[in-house]
Amino acid sequence: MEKNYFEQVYEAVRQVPHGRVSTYGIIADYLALGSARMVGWALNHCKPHDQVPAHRIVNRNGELTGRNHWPHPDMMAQLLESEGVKVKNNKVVDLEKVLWRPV
DNA sequence: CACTTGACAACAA
DNA sequence: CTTGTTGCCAAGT
Repeated sequence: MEKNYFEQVYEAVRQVPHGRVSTYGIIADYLALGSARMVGWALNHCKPHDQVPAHRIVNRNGELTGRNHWPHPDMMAQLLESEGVKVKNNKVVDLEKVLWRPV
């Protein structure tokens, strides 16, 4: 069963452990299917039904670029902090400490 | 089929 | 900080 690109991205994103974050480039590299744009594009289509921790996906600099697309812009940062990921000025603090990569 | 858009990455200036 | 370029590839128009 070949899944849509969204679902492939979702699977990769779901592998990000709690309290960690990942980047579009990492997800794209993990999938080895497309590019970082595809990840953002897929996450843009993500719905609550998909149960995808999109708040754990930040750009390469650790900035919460996607928060503008959330129901409430502060929700993304709030969720991250709730998981132990500190966010400051729309960026992840200690990014390298929480940055997760596929094994 | 052609063109545009997009939650990007990476680099240059 | 901004602006520009190139690469990437699916979906929408």
